[in-house]
Amino acid sequence: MEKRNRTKYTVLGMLAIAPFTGYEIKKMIQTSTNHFWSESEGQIYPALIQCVQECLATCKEELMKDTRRVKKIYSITAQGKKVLNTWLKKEAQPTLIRNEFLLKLFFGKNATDNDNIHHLRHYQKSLEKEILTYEEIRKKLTTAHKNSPHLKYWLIALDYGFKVAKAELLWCKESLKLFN
Amino acid sequence: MEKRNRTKYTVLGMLAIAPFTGYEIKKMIQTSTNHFWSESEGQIYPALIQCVQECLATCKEELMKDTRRVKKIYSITAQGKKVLNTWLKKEAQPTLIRNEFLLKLFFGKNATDNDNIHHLRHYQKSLEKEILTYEEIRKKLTTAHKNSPHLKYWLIALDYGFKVAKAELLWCKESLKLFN
DNA sequence: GATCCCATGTAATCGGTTACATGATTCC
DNA sequence: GGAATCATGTAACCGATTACATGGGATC
Repeated sequence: MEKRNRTKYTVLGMLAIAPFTGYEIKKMIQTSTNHFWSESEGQIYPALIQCVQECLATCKEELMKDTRRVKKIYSITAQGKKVLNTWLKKEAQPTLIRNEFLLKLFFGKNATDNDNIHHLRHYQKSLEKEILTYEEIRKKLTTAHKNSPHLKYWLIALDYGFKVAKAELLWCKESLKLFN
Repeated sequence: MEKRNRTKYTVLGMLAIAPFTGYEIKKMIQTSTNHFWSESEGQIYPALIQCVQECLATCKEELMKDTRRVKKIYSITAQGKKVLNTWLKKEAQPTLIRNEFLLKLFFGKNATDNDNIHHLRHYQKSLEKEILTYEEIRKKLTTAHKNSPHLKYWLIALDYGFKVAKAELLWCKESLKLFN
């Protein structure tokens, strides 16, 4: 069985955009891919070290003049780009979702409908927030990265989240009607 | 930090419908909750044993007359129902998704558009299959469990998958247009 | 003075998948 | 004879989260 250390590719993909520190990569993931892909610090920093060991990235320590602190800025190598590209070509693994909220609804007969309604309303609220976030991110991206060749792909991925959340929201509202 | 051994609750939820063997629970998960919740044998069997140890379920070995083989049929206890109900009342943990396909699209600038189109088409096909599966399951459920008090909740959860897949499909088609 | 943000990491733990093992039955 | 399904489990491994540790700077 083939291993799938996806964190490595996530990190390489980010470094293919521009050189970054581990902290910056973490922030980027949180604000741009979080709705379909997340990583924690406990994975990102080791993955960066691993990339350097495998010559997929280089690390340059830089002294910040203003703060007198050292940042580790990672850059992708030609070898790293090759590895990333090879991975990108391969068929994606099927998505495994674990939606605890839906599981609880599925077992809803064992709860009270008050509980079920409460869960639905809560989910609905989080969806409404999510949709607003997508709209904000879209605005920010289209202005801040107007000429970036990556923008097209980022917007497609963003739109996925947006459209799915909209569909979920509609489903939520219709499901709530069934409890009246 | 609170632990979340969700397999235990999944198993209890299934046993709250009717007594089952581990194998049957596995099958049920595969055919009914798989689009939002999956479990593997390696989790189900230990979880069943754990439930018996914690007095949340009982196990009855039954000899099948025809096959002369022993089945372990598990039933939920009153205590088990209580534990399940308590869990059902609690707020659900937010869903963490890891969609490798979207991650690859997000990094699409580093691949060729041929690769991106190929991934999109592949995803589209799997969505179309998925949608057909939902329609089949709906038919089976509504006839086989016509009078079950669980049916309402099952259909709500099923409809979630159906509506989300439909939205994903639309997004797929629109995204493909961007590559022409 | 406290809190938040920048910044980098490690260690413990656990959740979950995969692979392996076994064996009987049924269907082709 | 071989493949698929029923049926139950174990062990190894690893992927991932969480918590912990550290410390400077900025902001309120």
